[in-house]
Amino acid sequence: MKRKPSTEATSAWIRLMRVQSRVLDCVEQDLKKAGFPPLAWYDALLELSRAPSGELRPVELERQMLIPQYSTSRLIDRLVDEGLACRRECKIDKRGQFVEITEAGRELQKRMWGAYSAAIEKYVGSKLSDADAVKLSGLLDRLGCSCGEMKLPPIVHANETTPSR
Amino acid sequence: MKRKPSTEATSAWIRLMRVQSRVLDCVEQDLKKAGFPPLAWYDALLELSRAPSGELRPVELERQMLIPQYSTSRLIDRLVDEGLACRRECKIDKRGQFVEITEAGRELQKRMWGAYSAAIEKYVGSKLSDADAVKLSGLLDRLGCSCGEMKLPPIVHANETTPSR
DNA sequence: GCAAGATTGATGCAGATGCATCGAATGGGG
DNA sequence: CCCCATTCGATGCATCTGCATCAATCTTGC
Repeated sequence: MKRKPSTEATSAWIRLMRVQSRVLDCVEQDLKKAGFPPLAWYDALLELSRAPSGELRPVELERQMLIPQYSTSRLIDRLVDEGLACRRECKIDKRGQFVEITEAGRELQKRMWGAYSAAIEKYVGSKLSDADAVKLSGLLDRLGCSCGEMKLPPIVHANETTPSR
Repeated sequence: MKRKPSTEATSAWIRLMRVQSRVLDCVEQDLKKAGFPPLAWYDALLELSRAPSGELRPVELERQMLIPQYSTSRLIDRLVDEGLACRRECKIDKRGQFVEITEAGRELQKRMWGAYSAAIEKYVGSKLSDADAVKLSGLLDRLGCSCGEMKLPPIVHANETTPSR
């Protein structure tokens, strides 16, 4: 039952780790150079903007983003500090609250998407044919599911192309 | 010249990010539960153990591991504190030094490989056929090269199978 | 209706990271 | 030979993360 990892699996693992950290670095760097906040902010803003009335419970945001609870809590603090979101009381559960994206938040999200999508194109799109991108997605999906209980949110993560304006 | 990213590229990007962070989390968690230090320590110990006489210049370690200089510096501090490595003077360049792995370091590296390889098998090997692992590696490689100047070190990163003992 | 347990979100603290900068040493012109 | 640009490695500081824990509230079982 206890197999040793194939060299192929090990090599795939190593590449997965190295390539994503490298590519992520490049993308974050581009965004930062363009004067934008970290990608996590974008992710949060996007989730909020896609929510029914632009608001989510922190606990939902947390589950969407797959980050720890305290991390969500502090991310929200920062968004609120910057006026990108605001806290709203939650009448049906007084432990909780809602976080609502502001107009400034929506705007920033859209502006970031411009730089973000350009970076994705630069570091991913231009290196892979559509067909290969699909293959890659498929292979990755198989890894993703069920490390414990994985919940890949619906799929779309980015706006449709060119959302600003 | 300025294309918008294909949905395929975007979707591949999202999966790459989410899957690796998820899988990495799982692996790190397993290691931590087994009482081992973070993976970065393993990487450093492995690089050192594979070096000619078990020693490297910090700057080489830094380039192998693709982490920032100050990060290397502090990682070495911790390894030295734990007796896993020691600093040696560098006679040919007095700015620098050598870092040499100790016997304890080599041992830890081998013990970690046991847990590490098991985790890789659990989270990667068991989900992917060898053939698919090869395909995945190939696709990832295409992404890796030349975000700036990528240097994927030679390939092997892990010991040959079952190195401990 | 109530006590026990679970869930939500915040926070104090220790340790880690990013950034800028520093001092020391090297190496290359002129 | 000397100066200057560059490389090597360390570190002060602000920020960020992980962990444990807290108080408040909700839910469940009785």
